[in-house]
Amino acid sequence: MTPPQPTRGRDGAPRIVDVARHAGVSTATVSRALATPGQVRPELRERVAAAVRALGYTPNAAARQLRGGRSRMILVVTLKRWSAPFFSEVLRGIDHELSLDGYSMILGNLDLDRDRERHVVDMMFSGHIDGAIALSGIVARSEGRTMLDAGLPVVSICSATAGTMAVLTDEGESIVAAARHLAGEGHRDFAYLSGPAGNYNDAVRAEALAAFFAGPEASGLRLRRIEGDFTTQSGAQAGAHFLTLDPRPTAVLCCSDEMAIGFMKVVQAGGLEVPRDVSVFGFDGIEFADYCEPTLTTVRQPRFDLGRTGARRLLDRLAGTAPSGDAHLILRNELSIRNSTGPAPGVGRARRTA
Amino acid sequence: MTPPQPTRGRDGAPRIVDVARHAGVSTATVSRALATPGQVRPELRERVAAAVRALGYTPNAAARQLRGGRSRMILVVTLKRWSAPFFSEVLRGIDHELSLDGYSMILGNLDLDRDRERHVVDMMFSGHIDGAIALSGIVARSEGRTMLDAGLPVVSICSATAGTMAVLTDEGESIVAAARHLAGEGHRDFAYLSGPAGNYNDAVRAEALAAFFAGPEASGLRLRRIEGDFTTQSGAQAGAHFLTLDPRPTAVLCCSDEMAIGFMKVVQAGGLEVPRDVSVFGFDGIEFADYCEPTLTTVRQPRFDLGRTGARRLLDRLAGTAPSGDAHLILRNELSIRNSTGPAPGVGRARRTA
DNA sequence: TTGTATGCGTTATCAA
DNA sequence: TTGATAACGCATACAA
Repeated sequence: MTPPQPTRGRDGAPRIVDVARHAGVSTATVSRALATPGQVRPELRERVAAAVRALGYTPNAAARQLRGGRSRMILVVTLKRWSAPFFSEVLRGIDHELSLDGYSMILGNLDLDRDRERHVVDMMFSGHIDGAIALSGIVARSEGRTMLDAGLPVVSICSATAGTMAVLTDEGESIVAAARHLAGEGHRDFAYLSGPAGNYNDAVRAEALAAFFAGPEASGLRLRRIEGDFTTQSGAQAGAHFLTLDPRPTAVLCCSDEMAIGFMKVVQAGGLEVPRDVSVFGFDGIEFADYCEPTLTTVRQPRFDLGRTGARRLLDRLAGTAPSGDAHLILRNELSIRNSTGPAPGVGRARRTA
Repeated sequence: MTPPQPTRGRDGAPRIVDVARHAGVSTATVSRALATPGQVRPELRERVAAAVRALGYTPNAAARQLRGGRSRMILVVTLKRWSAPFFSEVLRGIDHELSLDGYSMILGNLDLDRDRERHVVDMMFSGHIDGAIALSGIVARSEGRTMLDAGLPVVSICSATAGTMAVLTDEGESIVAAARHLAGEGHRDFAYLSGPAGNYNDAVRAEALAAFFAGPEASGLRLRRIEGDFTTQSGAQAGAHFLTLDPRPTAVLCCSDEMAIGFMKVVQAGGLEVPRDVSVFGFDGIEFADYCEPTLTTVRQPRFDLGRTGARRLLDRLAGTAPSGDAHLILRNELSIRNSTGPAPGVGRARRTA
């Protein structure tokens, strides 16, 4: 007596053999009817489709992945300090583009705890994902190997990492353009409200600023650095520090809109008026820049497009339609002049009509 | 002549057999040394560990999943209208808790495009995930089946869905408490700046408000509804509409902080003063509520904890340490009284010391 | 065009 | 305690 033949797998889900039996064809035909319908006679194709509907069949992802070597999963590596409003728009852009090709996104936040970094590296080596996008500006590493060593395609967004494709903005030029704008308004004493030491974006911007301030165009201009870390709170702390300065800069270039907003709130509470006493320039172009008081002059970054473009590069690479290589792609920011900047104190003539 | 035996798998990654050969043991011993070290003699255990290090072995996730039936992947279903600041904190909470148990999070944004909903449902049936968290308040459905039909454990956060465990806040009571607070400040004419029609959270709050305003405690009080959709922009539109009302309500209960902030910006630009002319009550307790002008009185929701708690319930269920069932868990919100609310116009006596 | 049969890499069962 | 081996469910090379 033969053992009873179950028509269902372990967990009760129908398998490809069940569909095959139901349709009266072989498993190979079912597989082909689903993957390459053109290779199957219309009549059988229809019978297979009917069986799939009747049984509610969905192919098992693990088996498919084990056999095919691809998971259609992309790992997105982040750091929590990525300011939420900026970060979430980039993520939306990534998700949007990935879904066009049927890919999904696994989120890996690096600084949740110590194990997390190992977890991320392991995932790169476990075959669970087809590629990765790094938003962090850093490369996860664990036990002597990095997430790049797995040999999967990796795209960096907003940071250039050796060995990855990168999608960047012209952030250095942007912050210099901001400084130039303020210089044009008569400002001579500048503060740079920085990102955390070691941060890629801070480094690029600080270096560009330093070059500008050392150049002939900026003779007589002065720049000092105030430490921050992109958060609203650090902007508020910087504001408190700013109030103690004497003489005080009249123009402040911030590394994020959140910092600018925190900064403004505190210096306003301290009796200063923006932009009469101090002009504040943000960075990112988050939505709240339009709703704080005064509305924030800022560098608008193409957040959604950064995500979309980065994901697209990765997908093209995975599809083999793009050359491998780590050429950079640079998206343009644009200055958005609102009401938090204006002429330097003592410069009588307003440069902008209200 | 025997065919040459490759010591590497297809993609160049070492397999468990390679480790076994290197350590001079069987694959079963390698597997046990990694999964249940206690069952392996220390000497062999050490030889296996050395081989793993030497080869850089990471177990293949697909094979493991195919054999074991579990992926340690959780699907998180969202809608884009989930306001970013609220949403991202809940997500952080989820990610934090999942990572404690070695789980990862796949993000599925439902309203990216039409295929996305099918994609989400398919994932539930494909065995690719062990469970799901629904932040959306809706259940993905496609081709006659819903994401719940897969039989995987599902937790809803901020919405009660039949067939799922739910983690909620006392949002109905909270908004009534907000109304009661404003009534105590002398307000009699109220507006409710709503969420989109059909939204779970809007329904709960609107119903609670309606009950309160129909009750004896609120006799003489009046409530009207202004449509919104949680976004800053819809708050701004509501503000424009509000300016045309005559008589105008003096107290506005908003369904999100974003709406409250957009609303304030527009009515202030229209010449009203907050809270002198109109008191504005937000909802959520996002960070920017502390930085707008004036600072926003709001209902503070435990965003991070909502995510953490929801994920924990799911994990306990997956670990078998929690009973199945769909009991609700309700977290408490708290009122955060700041500067966007105050006495009703004409009520001379200030209720709060400045 | 369709069917048969093998292998993907792992874990669990069973026997030693 | 350890080793040999049989699934897990699918896709493809090959044969028909």
